[in-house]
Amino acid sequence: MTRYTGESRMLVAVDCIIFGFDGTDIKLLLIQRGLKPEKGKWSLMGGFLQENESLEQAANRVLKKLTGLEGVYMEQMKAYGEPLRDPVERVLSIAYFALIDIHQYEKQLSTEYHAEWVHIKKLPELIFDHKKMVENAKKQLRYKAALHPILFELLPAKFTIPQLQILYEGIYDTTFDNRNFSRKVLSTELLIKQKEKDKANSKKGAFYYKLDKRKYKANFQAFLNFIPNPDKLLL
Amino acid sequence: MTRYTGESRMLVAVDCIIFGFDGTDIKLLLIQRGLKPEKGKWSLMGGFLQENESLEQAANRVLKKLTGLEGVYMEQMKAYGEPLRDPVERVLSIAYFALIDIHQYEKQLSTEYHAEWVHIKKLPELIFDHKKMVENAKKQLRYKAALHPILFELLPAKFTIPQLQILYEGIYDTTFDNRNFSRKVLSTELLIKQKEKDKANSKKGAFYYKLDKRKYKANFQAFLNFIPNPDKLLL
DNA sequence: TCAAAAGTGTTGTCGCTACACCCATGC
DNA sequence: GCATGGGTGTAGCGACAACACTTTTGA
Repeated sequence: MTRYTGESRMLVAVDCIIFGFDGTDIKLLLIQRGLKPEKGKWSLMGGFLQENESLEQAANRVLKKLTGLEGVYMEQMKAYGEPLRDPVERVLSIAYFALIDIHQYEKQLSTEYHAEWVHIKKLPELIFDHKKMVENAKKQLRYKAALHPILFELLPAKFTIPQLQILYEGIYDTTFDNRNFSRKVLSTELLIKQKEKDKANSKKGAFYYKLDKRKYKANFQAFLNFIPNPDKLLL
Repeated sequence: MTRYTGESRMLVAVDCIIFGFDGTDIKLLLIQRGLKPEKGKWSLMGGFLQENESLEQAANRVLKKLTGLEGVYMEQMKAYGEPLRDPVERVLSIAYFALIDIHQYEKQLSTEYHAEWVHIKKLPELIFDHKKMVENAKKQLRYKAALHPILFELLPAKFTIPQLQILYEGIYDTTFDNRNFSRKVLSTELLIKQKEKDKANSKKGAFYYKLDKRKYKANFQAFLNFIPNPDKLLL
C-alpha cells in the first residue's frame, strides 16, 4: 500500500503573527503580498509547507526568510480551515505567533517583501482571514502573558522595570500602579539587577535588569499572576 | 489564475481525543483502526478532511459518526505535522478534544469501530503519534480546567458536589478538602441547588445541582481558580 | 447508637491593592 | 531647590487552607 485512496489533498501554509515592541508601542510585522491574487495588499508573512519539513520548521523558515532571525520565541496558535478562506484554491493555514526583540530587527527590513512594523492599534486591512488570526493572536498573547513570563521575549537583554511596565500596559491597554508593578515583578525572582542605570527617561534613572534564564525556563509554566484582576482585563 | 503552482498538496485529517467520566474514572474513547496499515491497533477516532467542509465540521462529523452525539463540547487543540507521522503518506492532523457525558453514550458503542472506553491511566499502545496527542490533551485539559468551569461538560445535567469533586480529583490525580471544595464551587454561583438528594453514596445524601447555563456562558472566560496551588499541580 | 459522608463555622496566614512617603538626579 | 520619575514602607482588606464541629440518615 502506497497511498490512501479517494481522499482530497490540499495545500498547507504557515502564517506568522510577529509581535515587536519598540519601547513605546506594540507592533506587528506585516508584508505586502507578492503573489497574486491580492498582490500588493497587506498580509501576514507566510509560506507553504514543504514536502519534507515539519510545521515548526516551516514556521521558522518563514520567519527567518523575512527577518534573518533564528531561535525566536514561537508558538503554534491555531489551524484555519474554512474551505474558501483563500479564493484561489483550498489552503489550510497553521498560524504561529512570534515574539521578537524589535531592536534586533528594525532597520534591515527586507525590501523584498516590503515589510513594515505597524502599530497594533492602527492595522490596515488584511487579506483573507488574517485579521481574525491577528485578533486571536492578541487574545492568546494577553491570556498567556497574564500567567507566564512571556513578554520578556519582546525586550532586549537588558531592560528596566518601567520599560517592562510600559510593555504590559500596552498589551492590556490599561495602566498599573508602578510601585506595585515593580514589586510584583521582582517578587518572581526572575530578574537579576545590573549595576548600570538607564537615564534616558528620568533624572534618577532606572536600574537595568537581566532575565535569569535558568529560573525563567524552570518557572515558565508556573502561574505567576502578573496582572491584577485578570478576569476583567481578558474580556 | 486557478491554482498555486509548484507546491505540494497533502492529506489533512482530524483526530478526536474524547474524554468521558463514569462517576469514578476518567476514560478515553478509543477505536480499533479499520484501515491498513496498523489495522486492528488502538487509535483515536479520526477522519480525513473533506473538500467542502471546515475543520470544525470535520471534527463534529467524526465525533457524530462514532457516538451519534451532536452539540458536544469540542475544542481545537493542536496541529501535528511531522512529515513521517503516518508511514503511508504525508498526513497533517488537526487534533480536537471533546468532553462528553458518558451516560449519553455508554452502551451503544458502535460495533463498526470496535470502540471502547479505556481508563485514562491504563491506555494501550496507540498508533502513529496518538500517544503524544493524548498527553497534550490531558495537559491542556488540566490547564484549562484550573481556570475555567469546563469539567461540567463531563457530568450529567444533575450532579452532586461530591461527584464533581471526584472528577476534579481524577483530573489532577490528587485529593482536595471536601469542605473547602464545595464552598469554592458554590462561591462561583454557577450552580442551582435542586430539591432532591442523591443517596447512593451516603446515608445523609448529597443535594443535586444543575448548572446555571446563563451564568456558565457569561463567566466562562473568567479566571475561576478552582484548584489550590495550580502551579504545583500543572507539572 | 454508631458509623460515615455532607456540609457549616472559625481562625490564622498570606498576598494583594492603595497610597503616603522617601530617593536620586538634572536643571 | 524643585520638578520628575524611580522606588520602598505600610496598613487594611479579602481570599483561602486547615481543621473542629454539626447534621442527617441507614443499619
